[in-house]
Amino acid sequence: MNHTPSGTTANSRTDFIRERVRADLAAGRFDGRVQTRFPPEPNGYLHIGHAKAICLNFAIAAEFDGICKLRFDDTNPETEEATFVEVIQDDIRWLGFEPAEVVFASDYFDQLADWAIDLIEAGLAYVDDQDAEAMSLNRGSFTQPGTDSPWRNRSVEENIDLFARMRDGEFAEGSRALRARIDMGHENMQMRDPVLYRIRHAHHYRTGDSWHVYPTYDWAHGQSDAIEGVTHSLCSLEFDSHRRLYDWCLEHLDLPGDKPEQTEFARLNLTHTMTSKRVLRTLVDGGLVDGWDDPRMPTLRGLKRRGYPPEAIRAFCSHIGVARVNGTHEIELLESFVRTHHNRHALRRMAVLKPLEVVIENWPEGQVVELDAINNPEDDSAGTRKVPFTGRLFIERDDFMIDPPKKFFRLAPGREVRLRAGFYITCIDHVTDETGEVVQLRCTYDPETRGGQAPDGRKVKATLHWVAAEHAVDADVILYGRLFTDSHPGADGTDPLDAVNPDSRQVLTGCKLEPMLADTPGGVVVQFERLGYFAHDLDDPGLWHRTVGLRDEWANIRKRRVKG
RNA sequence: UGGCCGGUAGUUCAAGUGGUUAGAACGUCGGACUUUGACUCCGGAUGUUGCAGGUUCGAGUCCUGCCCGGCCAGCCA
Repeated sequence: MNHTPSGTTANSRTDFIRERVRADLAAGRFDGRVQTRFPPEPNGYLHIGHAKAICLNFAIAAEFDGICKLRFDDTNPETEEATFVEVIQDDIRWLGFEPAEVVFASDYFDQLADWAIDLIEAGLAYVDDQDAEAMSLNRGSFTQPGTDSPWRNRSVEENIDLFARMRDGEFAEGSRALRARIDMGHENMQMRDPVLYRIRHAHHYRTGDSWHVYPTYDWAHGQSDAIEGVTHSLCSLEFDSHRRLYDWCLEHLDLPGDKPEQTEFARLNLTHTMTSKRVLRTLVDGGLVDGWDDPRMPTLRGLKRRGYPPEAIRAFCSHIGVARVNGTHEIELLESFVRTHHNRHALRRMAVLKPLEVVIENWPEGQVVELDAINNPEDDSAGTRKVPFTGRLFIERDDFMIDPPKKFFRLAPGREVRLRAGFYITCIDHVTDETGEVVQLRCTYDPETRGGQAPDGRKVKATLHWVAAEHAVDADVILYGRLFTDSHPGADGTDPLDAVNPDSRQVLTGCKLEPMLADTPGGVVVQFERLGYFAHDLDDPGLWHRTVGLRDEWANIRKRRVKG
């Protein structure tokens, strides 16, 4: 398996964006500079989809010796909050990126308004007294050209005066708007005199009450890019039709230096996942998850609590690359990167999730042996640890069957297996309760097999994980399944919320952990041997989250058997 | 219905200006190894490159037509 993208340097890695950057550089554009930006609106939490954009923008800048700034696109006072400014910065740093600078579109409000006046003076913008409904009606349709507003030919003086009074808060919200004067018959709807400023008597989290007009995205974005010296403005596919307007705005302003260049790419979609803010908010508000940082959420905070390492997210984003086609990546691919990272870094520990008691009949009464166990076979420097072994242990319920089918080579009556880092044991009897369920195993051990090897060279087919009963630490462990049962929730036109998996989490109580795990700090991810990677909860020391399971051949065998 | 952008294994991406049997990853199947049924290693399978024509010695790459998908008619971004 090769998770390293084929080439990570600017010269070898190729996609249409990097090719364009290289071409621009070769043509001497932008004085050889490369500058990108990540422009979130501070109105919600970042999710895995944003991670792709973040990685792309920062990676391009880094590969071409450029810089990438974080810009808050805070032009809509009604939806934005200061708290998100903090949260978003934290998440970006957690992902592993440090913006060259943190800037705000709202810092450019004065400049943007000045430019709007320039446009008015050039006869390229006007104040329209139509309301939103009338404007919409007059915009025409895909096949019908729009009709000019009755206010389209006001004098420059009147427009200047009206716009000034809009800024002063003289007019009601929605009663007027400043529009670009382009072409109401344009084949591109974005060019049919788009709104540049709308009246909002709203409190802005940064500029307070000093503004009564706010620029639209189209008026703010390109100019913000230009002000900052952005060279390559990367955005998602749906802005494709806005590119002509982006260029139009910049072409009609007196800008120093080269105009930034907008390039669109496909946003990230994942199977069994939704990245729509509306859907995620509904999940949170409806109590279907525990909040924005629920480990089932595709938010960066959710993934963090779940135990997804930022390195894996970055490797994933780099691997999937960029395209101009909207597609949906399999979540298994992301999980594979998570496993690859943890396999190399996570310490191995033993934990029994569904305990079954084992009594070693020939174990010396009261004896405790401290065994040496390897911390990480992938990393010798991780060393070893001591694990206590006694005559009463817990093993996994699933590791024993009274009547084992073919290909089940764990413990069964009369069978011998190895306990990891411990001894060979043989099951000589089992105790069942009145319902027939196995409640205890009686076994013997071979003292000669300490450490896990038999001097006579005999082999066992299985190695089981275990925990000494008296030394075990109790904990709750949460197993997570897909948040949505459907691989493409809502794709068939149904409500994605209908596809929410009612069994997306399974809380296991009374799990038995090896004693060392009690001292693990929150947030740390370890491998519970033979089970998967598990993240210690950030706040609750008695709680673990399954990040992702190990690949499980036995599960595949069972699945195949069920199927047929 | 108009415009724009797309269509390459199950999935996501590769295939310098047209040039041998269209590659890789994940998934899947088989094998080796193994004190994790993990990891690692080896190997197999899956493609009418959306369809139909055309240009050419030669087309996934160029041309034409058609089909399918996405986006666009917020004073959201």
